[in-house]
Amino acid sequence: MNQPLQKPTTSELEILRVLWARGPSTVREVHQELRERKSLGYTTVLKLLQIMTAKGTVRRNEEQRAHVYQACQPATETKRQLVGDVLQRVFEGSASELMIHALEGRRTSQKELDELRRLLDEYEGRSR
Amino acid sequence: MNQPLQKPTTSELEILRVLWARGPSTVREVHQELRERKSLGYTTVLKLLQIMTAKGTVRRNEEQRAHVYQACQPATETKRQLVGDVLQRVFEGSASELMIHALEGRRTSQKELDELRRLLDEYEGRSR
DNA sequence: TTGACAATACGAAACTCTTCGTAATAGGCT
DNA sequence: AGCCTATTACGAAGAGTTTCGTATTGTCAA
Repeated sequence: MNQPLQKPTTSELEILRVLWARGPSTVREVHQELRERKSLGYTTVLKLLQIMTAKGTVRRNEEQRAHVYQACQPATETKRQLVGDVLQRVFEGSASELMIHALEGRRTSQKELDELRRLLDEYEGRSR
Repeated sequence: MNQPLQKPTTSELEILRVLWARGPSTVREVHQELRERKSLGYTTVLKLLQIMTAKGTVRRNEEQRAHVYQACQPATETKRQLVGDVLQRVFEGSASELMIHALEGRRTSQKELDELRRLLDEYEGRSR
C-alpha cells in the first residue's frame, strides 16, 4: 500500500496543489489557502488529508500538536500521471492529438508558442 | 438540460469512443465492440446509454426496434473539453506545462515531434 | 489540577458511478 | 392467437467521494 498508483480525485488534487505550492503544511494552513477560493469546512479538509494519508498520497509528521502534511510524490510525477491518463483514455497516446485539442478554442500567446517550440527542441536534443 | 456542460465519466467516455468510431450504433453493437477489450454485461451498456441520454450526452432514434444512439457533440468538442479541464485543474492553464508533462516519461517518435512542430506553425499562422 | 481551546478521530449522510438481475414489452413466426 | 426471443425499462446493490457534525484528546495557563 505504498505506491500511489491511483490518481488523485478532484478534491485531493486541490489539496495537493496547496501542498506543492506551500510545502509541508498543517490542516489549518491548507484550509485557509483553499477557503480563499471556495467555501469548505475545516474538518472537511482534515478528513480529506486523513484519507489521503491512508491512501499513501501524503504523509504526515506528528511531532507537533498540529500534524504537518506533505505530498509523497513530487508534483511533476503526479502531473505526469494525470496527463498520461488523459493521453491514453482520450487520445490513444497521441501527443499531437492532445496538443491540437489543448490549443483549440483558446488564445495562446506568442510567448507560450515560443516556449512550446523551445520544449520540443529541448526534448529532441535530449533524446538524440 | 440540453447543454452538455458536464464532462463524461470514464465509462461514458469509453462508450463515446465507440460511437465516434462507428457512428450511430445500437446497444448491441456498442456492447460487442467494448466486449473485445473488457468484460461488460449487455444491460450495463444499455443502462449507461440510457443515463447518457438523460444527461444529453447522446440522443437516440427509436424508429427501429433496437434504438440507435449517437453522440450529441462532435468528438473534437468533447476532447477539447476534457483536455481543457485538465489544463485548468492541473496546469493552471499553461499549455507548455501540459506539454512538458505529456512528453516526459515516454518515448516520442521523431515523426510525432515533427507533427507537433507543424501544429505550432499552423496554429501560429492561423492566429496571425 | 482543571478549564478552555485547538486539533484530531470517528461516523454518517448525501451523491455519483458502475454494474447487473429481473421484469416488462414489442415483433415476428407458426 | 400465442409463443419465442431480442430489446428496453426499472430498481437496487456496492463502491467511492465529498461534506460535515459531534466526540475525543492533548496542551497550556491560571
